[in-house]
Amino acid sequence: MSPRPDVSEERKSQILEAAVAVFAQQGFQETRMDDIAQRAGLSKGALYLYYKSKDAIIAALLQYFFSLEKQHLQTLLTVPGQRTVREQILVLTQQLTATMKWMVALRPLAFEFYSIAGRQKEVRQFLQDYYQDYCGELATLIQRGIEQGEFRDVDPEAVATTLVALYEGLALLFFVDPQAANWTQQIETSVQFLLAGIQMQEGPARTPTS
Amino acid sequence: MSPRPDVSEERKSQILEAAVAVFAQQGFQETRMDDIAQRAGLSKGALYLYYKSKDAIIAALLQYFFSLEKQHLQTLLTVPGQRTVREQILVLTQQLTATMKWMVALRPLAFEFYSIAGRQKEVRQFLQDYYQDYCGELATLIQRGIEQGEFRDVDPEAVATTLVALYEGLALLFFVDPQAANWTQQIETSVQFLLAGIQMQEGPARTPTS
Amino acid sequence: MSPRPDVSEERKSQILEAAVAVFAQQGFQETRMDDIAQRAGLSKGALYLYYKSKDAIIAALLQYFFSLEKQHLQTLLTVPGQRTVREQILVLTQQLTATMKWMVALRPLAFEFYSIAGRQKEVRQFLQDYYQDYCGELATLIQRGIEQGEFRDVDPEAVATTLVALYEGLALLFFVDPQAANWTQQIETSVQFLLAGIQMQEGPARTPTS
Amino acid sequence: MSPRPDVSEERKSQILEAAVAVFAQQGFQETRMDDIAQRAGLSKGALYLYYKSKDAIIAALLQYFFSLEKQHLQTLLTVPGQRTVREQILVLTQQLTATMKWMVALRPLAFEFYSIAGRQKEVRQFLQDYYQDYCGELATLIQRGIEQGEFRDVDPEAVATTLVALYEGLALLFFVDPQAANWTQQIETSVQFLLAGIQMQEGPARTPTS
DNA sequence: AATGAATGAGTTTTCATTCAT
DNA sequence: CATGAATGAAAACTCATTCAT
Repeated sequence: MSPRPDVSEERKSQILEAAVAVFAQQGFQETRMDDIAQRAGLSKGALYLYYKSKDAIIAALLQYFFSLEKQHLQTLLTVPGQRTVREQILVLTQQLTATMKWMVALRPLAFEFYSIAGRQKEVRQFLQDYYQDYCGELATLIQRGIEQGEFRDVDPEAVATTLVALYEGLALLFFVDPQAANWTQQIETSVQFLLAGIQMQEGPARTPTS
Repeated sequence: MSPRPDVSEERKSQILEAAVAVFAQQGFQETRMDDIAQRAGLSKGALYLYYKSKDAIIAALLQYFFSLEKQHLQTLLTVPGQRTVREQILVLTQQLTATMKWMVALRPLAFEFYSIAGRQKEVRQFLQDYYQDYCGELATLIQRGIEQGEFRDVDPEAVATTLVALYEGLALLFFVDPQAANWTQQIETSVQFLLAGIQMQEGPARTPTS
Repeated sequence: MSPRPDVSEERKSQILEAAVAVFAQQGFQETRMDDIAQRAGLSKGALYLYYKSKDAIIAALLQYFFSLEKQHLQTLLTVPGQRTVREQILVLTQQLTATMKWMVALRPLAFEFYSIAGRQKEVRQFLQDYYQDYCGELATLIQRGIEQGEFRDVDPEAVATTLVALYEGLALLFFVDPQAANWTQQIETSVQFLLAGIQMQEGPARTPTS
Repeated sequence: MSPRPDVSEERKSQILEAAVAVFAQQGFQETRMDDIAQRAGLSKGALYLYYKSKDAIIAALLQYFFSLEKQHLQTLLTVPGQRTVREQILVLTQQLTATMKWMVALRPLAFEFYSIAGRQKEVRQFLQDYYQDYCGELATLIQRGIEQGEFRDVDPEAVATTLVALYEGLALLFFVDPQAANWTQQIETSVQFLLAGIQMQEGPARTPTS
């Protein structure tokens, strides 16, 4: 009995990676099953051996896509540090900025998912979970900042939500007009405005950039 | 007696309004020309009398949609007021929050536009102009706040961009999970964090530019 | 009572002339009622006041077209002449050659008629009558040639048919490849071959042009 | 075991044959893709696997149609024979007459091609090549006749063109009015007139144009 | 008589999905 | 497992014809 490793998972990845590529380029609607098959180096029939339908591929992609992001985020967040929370957030921001630029080609995909979310409960649920996680992680961080006396006694959840919104909003603006500003600078400045808004007032004043 | 007034503009509006309705409900992809026609109370053929194709309707809708928003913003901003800029921004925020909830059904449409923007230069250009305008208007307001001594000597453009990003990001999160929070509260809180981050310190007075 | 001359006939001609123009250029199939209306300087509705349908226009055109040709032919044939029949035929040939070149743009129209004739009895009947007339006229001429001792004792009908076939076939070849030959020369030569084939052998030799 | 032989060529023929059948019956315009598909025993989709469009089918048909005729002609001409050229031409004529009657249902197709030729350069080019070939083959035959002393010293090309024109013209007249005459007889007679016009005189030689 | 806005049946074409091999 | 030929439902778009004005 040759071990014959399950080729199934490999094929699925193969298909998803091809799908990401063509979907990002042409959109869900304009992408043909043929396109995916060709890109994956498989026959059209083979696609159906691993995914029930085009929609199933899109659904799987949703998971793949956001689990990638989630994974990425966790990597970023676990950056340990004896640093202050403020510094951690600024480092996180820089990393996200880099990621954002890196993944700009995949943004249209994200928008298509959001768009679909408006009509498909499951997709919406998925995104809800994703953002809940995202905010939760950040809230924990913020909470630590409060406990360490860096931040005022604010609602950590509210701050986390604000931060996530800021990230997403900036990513949107960046996507729409990559040339409009020095985005690396802009994003850092935006986050510093927010940090300045929640930092502890008393004691020695700290200007955002000093 | 009957100069037979030009019905062309009327029909175009009629069609666009029908299109908004069905697109918002079913998405671009799932909407049939017949659906729009029926909703508009016209025949399919009549649609083609006024718009060359389905894409042309989408394109026209883009303009209609965002010009509404732009108009809306200007109305909000021109509401004069002896109030402080801070107060104006909070009022604006409240109004936008109301609008956001009101237009939640149209969000998927917006995402489809963003998605298309990734592939069509003209659409992207349109959005670029829109956001540039949007930020410009807000920057003027911020500038006034700085001049009036309400805000620190910050870059008005950077703040405006931050504010717009915040709005868009919050709108996204709200759209994804309308139940997740008390959004009216959350949005106001988020904006207040930002305002707190740019307001003149209550310590030693600093004149903005002198 | 103003005499108000019947504008009806004028309109019909106006329409037919417009139809000839656009049909010849684009073919029946590719021609829109709008095209005809525009060319005629009338509204689309007006077309239907004078012709019941597009097919009715085509039918009327058939008559117009071939009656023009028939009229033309008769003009040519009545060229009186104390000349020999042989000379008359050569003159006729020259005139037809000129006409052929002149009407080359209308040939596609003729082919469409032939094509339709394969499926519509009425059209076929019309063409049958046309060619019967055509051959009949020529047969009379040939008959005279026989009586005058120019031609052998051939069947005038058979010769006439041959001559008409020759004309039509040459017109076809000319249409297909106007550059292929010196058609003026070719057509005359072809007719002379035929004339040589039927001329009186016996008796006092007559050289064609002496 | 099953090398799965390429069915592509087979399908293409299958489709073309079906197309000939329905086109001949209903014309290009009146024929639906469904009609062809049904006749071919295939689905409508299958048609598009092998031909890009209806026009592509028509174009392919053009080639098929005329290449058949060309092949046919060559078969006829290569029938050797110790016979005289005159006899060969008469035999050819008889065979063409048979073919003409046989293919009467396809004539409307030919006219549609001619009609299209007026508007499409490629189609016109195709017909030009076809007739050039056709005339060329015949010219060779005529030339042999001259060399063998059967015919006067005429221009073989001019005679060939005349003969082809005669064939085409007679085919047209036959198509228009199959009942008008005893066409078998008529065609032979017509060709004999022509042959009489070019054959070596049994008396003092006379050139047509001297 | 004239207009041109409106109609909607009809046609080509596309493409996700199936299944015999 | 894999293929790719075949399917056929579905949708955009066209345009001859009508009719209220």
